[in-house]
Amino acid sequence: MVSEPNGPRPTLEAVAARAGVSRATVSRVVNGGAGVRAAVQERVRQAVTELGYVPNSAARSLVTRRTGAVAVVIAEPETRVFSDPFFGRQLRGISRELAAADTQLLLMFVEHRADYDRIGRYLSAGHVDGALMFSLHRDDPLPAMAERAGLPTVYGGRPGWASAGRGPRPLYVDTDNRGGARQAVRHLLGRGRRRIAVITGPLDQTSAVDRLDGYREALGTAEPDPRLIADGGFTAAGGERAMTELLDAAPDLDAVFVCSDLMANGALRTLRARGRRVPEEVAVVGYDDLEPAAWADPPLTTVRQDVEEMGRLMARLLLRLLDPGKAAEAGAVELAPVITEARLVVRESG
Amino acid sequence: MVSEPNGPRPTLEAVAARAGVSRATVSRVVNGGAGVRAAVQERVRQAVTELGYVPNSAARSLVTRRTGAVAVVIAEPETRVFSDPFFGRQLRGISRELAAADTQLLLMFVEHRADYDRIGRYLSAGHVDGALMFSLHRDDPLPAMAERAGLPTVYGGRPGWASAGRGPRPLYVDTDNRGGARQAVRHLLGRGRRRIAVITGPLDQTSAVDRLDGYREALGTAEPDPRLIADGGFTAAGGERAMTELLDAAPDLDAVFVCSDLMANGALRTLRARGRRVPEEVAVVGYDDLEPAAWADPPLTTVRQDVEEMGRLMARLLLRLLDPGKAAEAGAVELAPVITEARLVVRESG
DNA sequence: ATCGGGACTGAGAGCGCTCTCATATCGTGC
DNA sequence: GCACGATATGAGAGCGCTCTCAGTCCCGAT
Repeated sequence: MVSEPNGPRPTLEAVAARAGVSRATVSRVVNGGAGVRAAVQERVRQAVTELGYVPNSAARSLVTRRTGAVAVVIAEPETRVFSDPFFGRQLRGISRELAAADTQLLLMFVEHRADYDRIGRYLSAGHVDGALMFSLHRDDPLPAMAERAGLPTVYGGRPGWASAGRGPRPLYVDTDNRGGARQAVRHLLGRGRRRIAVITGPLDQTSAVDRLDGYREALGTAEPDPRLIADGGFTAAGGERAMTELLDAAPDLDAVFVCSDLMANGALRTLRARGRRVPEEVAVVGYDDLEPAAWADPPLTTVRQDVEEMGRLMARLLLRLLDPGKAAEAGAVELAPVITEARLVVRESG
Repeated sequence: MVSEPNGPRPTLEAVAARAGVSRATVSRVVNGGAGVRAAVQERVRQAVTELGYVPNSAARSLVTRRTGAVAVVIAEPETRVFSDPFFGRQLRGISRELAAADTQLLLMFVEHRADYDRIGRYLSAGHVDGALMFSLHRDDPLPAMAERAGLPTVYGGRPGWASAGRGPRPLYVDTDNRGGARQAVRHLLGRGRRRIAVITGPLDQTSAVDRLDGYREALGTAEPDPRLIADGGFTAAGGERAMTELLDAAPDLDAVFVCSDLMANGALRTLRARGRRVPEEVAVVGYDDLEPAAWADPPLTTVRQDVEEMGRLMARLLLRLLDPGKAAEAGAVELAPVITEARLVVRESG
């Protein structure tokens, strides 16, 4: 069942024999055909299709030292990866861009401490040409591993050390989290809300911290009322819980800026359970503008970020890093961190 | 930036030299050490760690003809893949099982017709040892491609031709869709509902057809009132639309069996918009018991299937197919399709 | 006719590993 | 003390490809 139905796969040698040329020439044609007479190219191509020749990637990468594959590492607790469409969307963007460049996508989830070992080893083993890593938490050992292995890496979301000045300057794609949060809170202020709470993500991630900073900036105070701040951990259940805490600690709140749509859904559920009308009594603004925003009841005012495009940009950045030769090509990205725009989308919740 | 920081990676040769043995012996030790004296093994292992030796997978798979990687092919429109946690969950199960077997997971999405070519070529090129394919629609060309290439493949969801008698007998993992649907509808009947509608998935997928069949069986009629049947396409928006159609065509319905939780959420939204109280006026039962069931308002009565376990089983089946040697091992699955159990979970919606 | 040089093409040396087969080494039983 | 099988180890031949380097060929210039 595992055996080939048509005998062994044809090799370069076979194609060469059939086309009446040398292996080297076939190789040249297969790889673009530079410097081979058109007539000969034609003959070789003919032989290739007749024989159904497909290059053996193992042999090829043995000599080229390139695998044509990159790893996508997701080091996020299950709860978030699969309930929040965020990752899926980003993955889709990455997948599209990589497919266009004929590059394979190796997906790896990090769950346990033991996985770090396995994945670290894998990344160092030269199985992949580069890596894409997602929303790492503080002190994640993966970046150091990649660094040590000399593996070209692009991060999704600004890594914690990027601004700290220490360590190498990483390449990453992020949205303007701070700006987005500012827009959200200013909007609430503009609607006359005065007791605006915030449900944050886990504060060991820069995106969560940045959004909280944006909230602070919009309020114009570095030290907002701590009763108005709760951590929702970027999950729906967390949002629900955080909203409960907030209502208990600050019953007079008249708005809440929730740092992800998923958490906002949780918050809405709590508000409904507590009988607070949205937006009349409590205005709610989310963040992401993915499916959960559309499902929300009432439809969620939220901050849109083009998640798929972010994935695309990550992939493009990495591909560029892997093949500096393409630098001059049209549409080539610059080798620098990318910050994409965030834009408030006003709907009915706030 | 792409270069190794520590010079070239050490090879078997280097380890052999350091340990004072031959390449062959090192190879043996690295691959388990069968037939090598303990003392020598120790010496080799020592050299391996000292040098930080990692086998070159390209070289290895050049001779073994195995890549240690399998492809996971998802041929589903974006709308479903990323809004429904179903795939993510299954992927997680697959990923876990593969990681345990040190096998890599190559993720590929099929979106356009052109992708079929690319992926077909890829699968035939021997880059992967096997493939896992998801919920194919009728007439999908991928299975034939895999078959032609002699690529071991396991399907998620019973393929359409599996029961048709033609074609090879495929290996797949599916739940008891028909049984699950029967339980759901019987439950509604038991609660005194008499005008039970159904919102189906796309009927070119066996899972959708099977659930519809279960509905028919429970009702005890092969030809239910067509006004009570609508296709929701397995998406939230589709569920919303289908519910609208149903209410228009059969305003007297008193229950609806919705073939996925995601669609059920859509249906609930429509019901709320139309002012129908759930479950008092219309009872709603979903299918899947994933996140959307928990988010639903009111909490959804639904049919639970262990999606992650299904993913795990798929992976296990494929691994087994790839390595018949392991047949006798403990916990080894039998090489046959697996049907997992579906069980009704009663909550508040119906 | 001869030559320099550009354009093509082929020979051959590996890439790093596995695996077969031959060789070496070591007890045993007689 | 010797033959013998069993057990360990090494030598070497590839796996299929790329890439360098050395031709070969053909052209116009001399």
